[in-house]
Amino acid sequence: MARIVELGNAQLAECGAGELSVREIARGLGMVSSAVYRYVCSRDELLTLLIVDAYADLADAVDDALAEVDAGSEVDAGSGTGAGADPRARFRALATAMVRWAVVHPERWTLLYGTPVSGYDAPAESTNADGTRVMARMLAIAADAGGAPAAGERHEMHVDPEVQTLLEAHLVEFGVQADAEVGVRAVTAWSGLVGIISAHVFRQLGADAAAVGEQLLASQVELLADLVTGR
Amino acid sequence: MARIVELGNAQLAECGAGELSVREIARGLGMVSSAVYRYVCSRDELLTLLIVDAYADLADAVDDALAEVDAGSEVDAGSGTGAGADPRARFRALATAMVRWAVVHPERWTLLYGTPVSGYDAPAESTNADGTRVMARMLAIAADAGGAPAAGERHEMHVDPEVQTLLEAHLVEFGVQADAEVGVRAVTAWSGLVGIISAHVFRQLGADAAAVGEQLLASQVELLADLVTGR
DNA sequence: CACACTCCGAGAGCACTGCTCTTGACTCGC
DNA sequence: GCGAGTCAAGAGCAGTGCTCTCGGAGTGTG
Repeated sequence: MARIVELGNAQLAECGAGELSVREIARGLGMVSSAVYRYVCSRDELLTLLIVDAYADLADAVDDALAEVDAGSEVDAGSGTGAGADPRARFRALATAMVRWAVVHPERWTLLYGTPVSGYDAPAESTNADGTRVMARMLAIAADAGGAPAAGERHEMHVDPEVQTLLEAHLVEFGVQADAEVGVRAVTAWSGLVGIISAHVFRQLGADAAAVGEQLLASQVELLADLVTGR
Repeated sequence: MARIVELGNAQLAECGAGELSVREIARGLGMVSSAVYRYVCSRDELLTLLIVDAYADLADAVDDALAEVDAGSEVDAGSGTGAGADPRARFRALATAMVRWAVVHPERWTLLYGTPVSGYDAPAESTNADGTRVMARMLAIAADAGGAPAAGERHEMHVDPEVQTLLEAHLVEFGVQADAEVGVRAVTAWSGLVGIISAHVFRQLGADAAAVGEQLLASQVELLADLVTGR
């Protein structure tokens, strides 16, 4: 079972989700294809397994990065208050951890944030738990930063009332205290972050942009940090 | 030939790119599968055809929307200067046109900005021309807006020198006059726009978020407009 | 008119896929 | 010892992309 996921990830890394084949996995296991169906009842279920595995792996990487930056700020400041690093540094850590993970595991990133594979829709009930972990952490960062974003001078925002109630419901679901405006800024920054990483992984900005991708991403992350922290 | 693309789009609309089958298209044409290979030499080439078709269609839709908003501002202002609408309105028009197109043609959007299909990488030489049309228009909008973004009070930006030269080269390639900072803001807004639309089309924010997706997208577009116009 | 040449589609076939069903071997508890 | 349960093998079905050959149309040329 664990070996199936392991082989699946290996095959994912060198082919891509569309080429993932249970027969090939069976060959890797030294069995015939039908035997694999003892353990996983369809190719879609195998994909689901790999998806939750990838979600968990990504979330672990992000958690590690956040723990590290928090620990670092503790040492630097010597305060020992447990408040951790400032929101901008935390967002930067989260974002760069995601970028790094995506660059190391492009096919798994594709599996999570690319096209839902060929008519297969991920069963929300089994992927949501791990799939929302890192987004929840980002919401917390945004809530932490977004108290009162220098109200007077900023462009006023109109949040649709329906969106507002929905966002506020989700904010309490994730256990963060913030108003809807922080929520829409966080969601936008989240989608933007996924977007710039996908653009990089999928090389949608051209081959030469990919060459300097790391530096370009750094600048873009700063802009998104502006968005999250209320500029 | 044109019928092949037509049937391909139809099949795309109801199945998705992964399920696109030249045999099925042959059935729609009333021929046997091998006959299709007279006109298109592989499934990948068929995909490429559909991709450039989709790029052109999207770009046309955006062009129409921009022409309309410019014409509207002419009538309203009665100035007849030919300057068109202000950058924020133009960006809004571009973004909502993209959103609308993506919602109407989710599978084609997926083809363009989702996962590159299963080991197939789009041949840049044939897709670039149409693929960059709408991004070029957005760069022009950003350049138009981004003269001097109230320098004193804003967070200073560090653009990597390598990124700077590359961006500036691309800016002149697209015929817009702007510095690298405008470029990185535009690229970020572009990737962000693609990201929020993909999040919506792929329903990555959950089923209930999809229900109020249109209003949520409107708020997000405003935030990205801030980014493009230098807040 | 007859020949040749090109274009188009049919059909068979290869290697591959996901998936199902049946059959047989092995192990464990009673 | 002997059922019961677990596991894998093997055959097979329907589907895929793609290649090859062959046989009819149409068309131009001597």
